[in-house]
Amino acid sequence: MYSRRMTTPERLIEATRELLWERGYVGTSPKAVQRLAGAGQGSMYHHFRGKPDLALAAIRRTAEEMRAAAARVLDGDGSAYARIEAYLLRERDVLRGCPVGRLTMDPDVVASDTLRAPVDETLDWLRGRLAALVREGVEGGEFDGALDPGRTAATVVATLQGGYVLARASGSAAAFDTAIAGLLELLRARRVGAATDLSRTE
Amino acid sequence: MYSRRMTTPERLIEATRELLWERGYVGTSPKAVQRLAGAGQGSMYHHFRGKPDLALAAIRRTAEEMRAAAARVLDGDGSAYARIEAYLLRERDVLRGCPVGRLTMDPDVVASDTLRAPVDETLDWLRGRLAALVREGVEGGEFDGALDPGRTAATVVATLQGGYVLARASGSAAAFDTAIAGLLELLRARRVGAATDLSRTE
DNA sequence: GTCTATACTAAGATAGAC
DNA sequence: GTCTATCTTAGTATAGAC
Repeated sequence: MYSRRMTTPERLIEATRELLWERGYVGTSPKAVQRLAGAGQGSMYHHFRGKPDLALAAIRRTAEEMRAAAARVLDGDGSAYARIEAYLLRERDVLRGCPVGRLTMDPDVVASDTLRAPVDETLDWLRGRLAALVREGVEGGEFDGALDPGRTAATVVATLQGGYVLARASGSAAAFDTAIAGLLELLRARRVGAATDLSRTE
Repeated sequence: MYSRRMTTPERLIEATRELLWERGYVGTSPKAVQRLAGAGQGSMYHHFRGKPDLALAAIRRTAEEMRAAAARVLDGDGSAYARIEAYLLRERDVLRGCPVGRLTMDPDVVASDTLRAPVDETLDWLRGRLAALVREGVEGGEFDGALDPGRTAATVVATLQGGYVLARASGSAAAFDTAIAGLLELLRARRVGAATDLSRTE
């Protein structure tokens, strides 16, 4: 239960964020949200029109936080490769999955353009940001000129999202780490002057 | 509604498979299954102990079919790269997602070792099969010797699974195709004698 | 703003007739 | 094997008092 020092709408949004991450949209009931938020039925319907409205507020906030967290790493110091690596290797609660990506498996989210929009925008933003970084690396002579920024960025985001799938299937973060390590090896081989025989170096 | 020429348990399993794919475990109710299968309440509980029991039968069958379909391509003709490419580019109903992978986003499936087992085994099998193929390519001199089979295989499966996430987020199969294309470019660059400047060649 | 009452449908299952 | 009846709890609200 969330601190009473948050306003009721705040607590409702935070509770919804947590439940959406854990159980998805379909698996999250208004009743469960109210319980976790410590708010009554009437209170929830006073501040939000209903489940979709509340979920939209929660999804928007989660999406925004994810973008901010990614930007902190991707806009950091170091070479293009180093920043991509830092992003992929940063601390994650792997077994919980991605709070944004998981929503794409929710039929009701995908069926609603409104609920899907923040999800789409966030993954698209990430893809764009990574593509710009790869392009920077190519133009700066760090990556080989044949590396396609847009396609490479899509592959990076997909591997990340799929890594969560593998981890959750096996019940262990190891599969995620392995997939990411494999991707990084493939990327390192595209650095100019890369000795492929050294690509085993972790 | 399924043909009456199938037995009732058959129709129940097929209906469950379809609904699990579409709406996940949490979003699939016994009532909806019965409606789609054209079977009564009592009928369903006569043949299956309940929702988890029926879901297990459905998941097992879906997992088996997925393995068989993958094996048909991966055990085919051609070089290691060619077979991996054929598998990644084969016809898919991208926007529906992977009927096995999507289950990892289902809290009740992940919470049950029994329901999770077929999912885990299938993705693990796929990873192993791809790893063997990469190893074959390395040992046959097709791929560069520094390419790690296990890690590469994990990356391939993850990119595939994540490709579905991107496609469903954007409502279009294009993002999936782009991610796969990016992965194939990265893989092609590891073929022995690969001219990276030609790696743009699709 | 928050609470309680009320409503109606669905989820998930058991019992027993046929 | 299948059907109908019944049960209990949850889902998703609306109405109106406080």
